[in-house]
Amino acid sequence: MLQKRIDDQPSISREMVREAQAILHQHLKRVGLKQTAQRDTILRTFLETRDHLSTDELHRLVHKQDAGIGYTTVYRTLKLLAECGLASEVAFHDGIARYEHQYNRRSHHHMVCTGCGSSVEFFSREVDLLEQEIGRRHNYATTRHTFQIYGVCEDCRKKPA
Amino acid sequence: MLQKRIDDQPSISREMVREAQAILHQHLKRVGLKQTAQRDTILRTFLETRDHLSTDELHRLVHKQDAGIGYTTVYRTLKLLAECGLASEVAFHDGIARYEHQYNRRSHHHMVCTGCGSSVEFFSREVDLLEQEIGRRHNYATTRHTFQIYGVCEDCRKKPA
DNA sequence: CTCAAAGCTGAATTTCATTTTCAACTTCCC
DNA sequence: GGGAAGTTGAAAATGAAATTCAGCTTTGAG
Repeated sequence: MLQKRIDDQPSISREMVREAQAILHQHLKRVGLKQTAQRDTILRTFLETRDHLSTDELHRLVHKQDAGIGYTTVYRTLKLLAECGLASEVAFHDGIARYEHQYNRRSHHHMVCTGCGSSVEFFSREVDLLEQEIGRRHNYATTRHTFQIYGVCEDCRKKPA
Repeated sequence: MLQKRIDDQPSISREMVREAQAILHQHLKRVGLKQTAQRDTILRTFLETRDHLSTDELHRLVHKQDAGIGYTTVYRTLKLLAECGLASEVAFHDGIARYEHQYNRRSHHHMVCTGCGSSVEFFSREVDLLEQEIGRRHNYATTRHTFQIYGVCEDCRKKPA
């Protein structure tokens, strides 16, 4: 599954990994949880990817690093990462929860091809402003939004129906 | 679950029901399916609601009209209605598929309270234009988009944490 | 450093919405 | 009217997400 991505960071530096780990550890301490080797491995593996990973996909990758880490732990750790802002859930509307890393990334959105499932990221300041404006108008304290565009990419349009 | 809705149509007239039924029947014929009493009952019940119904909720309502109609049929009919443009799926991100009627409704979006699940609809021409613009830029033939804002409504903010 | 309490782990199980199956029943069209 | 094509709904299957529980590990007090 292809994915074009316009990144703020060309790659994940050791420095970034360290910082992200610090954020996780701080969060763990704050809510009274413990840091473990598994959680660190999962975070590191997660940061090394550039995709929108499902729990299952991440589990497969983590499993290569340490075959002893189970699906359940990956599942739980992804929730933890989402809690402390290192990951965020992306709903692609195909029935599977996906996560992407959020560390140091600009607010962005996705356009998904309904043919092949590939996605393009795009940025739009307007959407962020709209969240604020609509929230103000209806007196909601907004926390986040989702915006996805669905369509058919160039390659899929060329293929025979 | 409260829901504020700014409607184009103050209520569902008999005329609208007839038209919607005609659309369904035409669609059925086109794809070689049959019209049945069940499908008509489900469509009528669906049109009479103003909510974002889950399959289960609609099934409960339909069941009152005709206790012989099962969950499966409601489920399948909702897909049919979505196919012919009478209904559309709304992903509120709570793990349940919801549908709303789409017949004669302006393009709109939802802001959902993460506290109580209530929602407000709003309109934004900008979002529609954005779909077109982004699609053009990345050479996608766009078909639709989803845009939801999540936040906490006034009432929920007043309640004790 | 030691040790118990508090947490964590992962395999297995449960949950729950959704989807499929299938035998009996309708609808459609000649 | 009658038979092919579709439909129905109870039940079973599916599959992702969530929970359980018996060990195992981390933490922090002493």
